Amino acid sequence: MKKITIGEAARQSGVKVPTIRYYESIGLLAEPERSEGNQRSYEPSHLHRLAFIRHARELGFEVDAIRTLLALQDDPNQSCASADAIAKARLIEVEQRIRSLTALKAELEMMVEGCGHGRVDQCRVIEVLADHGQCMHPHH
Amino acid sequence: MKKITIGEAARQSGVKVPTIRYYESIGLLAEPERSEGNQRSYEPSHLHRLAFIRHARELGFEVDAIRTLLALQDDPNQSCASADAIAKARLIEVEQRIRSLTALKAELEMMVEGCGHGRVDQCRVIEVLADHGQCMHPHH
DNA sequence: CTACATCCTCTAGTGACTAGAGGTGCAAGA
DNA sequence: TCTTGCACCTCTAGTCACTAGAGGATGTAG
Repeated sequence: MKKITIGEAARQSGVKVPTIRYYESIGLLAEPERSEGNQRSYEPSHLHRLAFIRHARELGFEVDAIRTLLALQDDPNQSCASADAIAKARLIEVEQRIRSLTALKAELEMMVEGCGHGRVDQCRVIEVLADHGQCMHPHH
Repeated sequence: MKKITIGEAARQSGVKVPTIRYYESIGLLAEPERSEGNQRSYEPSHLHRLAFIRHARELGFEVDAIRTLLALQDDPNQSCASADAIAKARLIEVEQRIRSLTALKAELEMMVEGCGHGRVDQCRVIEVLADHGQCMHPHH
């Protein structure tokens, strides 16, 4: 058995030590066995779990969604419709967010370009903020 | 004088009532006068401020940045270099975020497309999550 | 044996709100 | 005048996904 400490698990998974403990506390990661001195002792299965969680978090899935995805992973006979739905929902969110950020980008660019680098009373940044009517993009 | 209640201010500014009180509590919005019955009584200047804050928040500026921008607005003689810098920093953030989300979008699309809508053990969504090596995009 | 890193638990803080409890003010209709 | 009912008040606590720090125990290298 190649049991490892929480620090080593953190190093190998890229998830920080307090975050690993946090995942355990919210029931996302199973409680590992403990050493004689009460220190957590992780097995490879925990590392796989951590990698899964980390990747899902990087993709922006919420903890609740990850909980569902993990449950699905544990039951390979199940239909993957739920996993599909979760991923699709996340995709729609991401697309929405990109659209909205692209509109923001355009508005910010206009503000920054319009700034004459002079005094505040001619500054387009402040002006546009103060008067939303000057914003061309109906992003909000 | 056209003083208005907090509810009316909320309606006109699009900022929710508790949020207005929150902005006051953190010193972003000046404390308004009170009626005899201790109710907040807002003037047009407060509404302009709220509109400014709301627009800035929609553009993703943090409260601290907004504090700075508001201070600049109050002092029109000042150089607008700070406002310019804040907007530019935000623009860079937004561009970064768009790039990162675009990479995520590609990965999510591959996951969703690859899903055969069958059982979990053939599901690409779960598979890709479990094995980051299958992810083509070096977004993280 | 002694440093010293790493581990433990627990509490509290982050940002920007949001929700709820428990109470007061105010305007309109009966 | 009373009452209905909404809007307002303050205060505390909850949200999400962590992060920071206190105060102490354990494990390991020299």
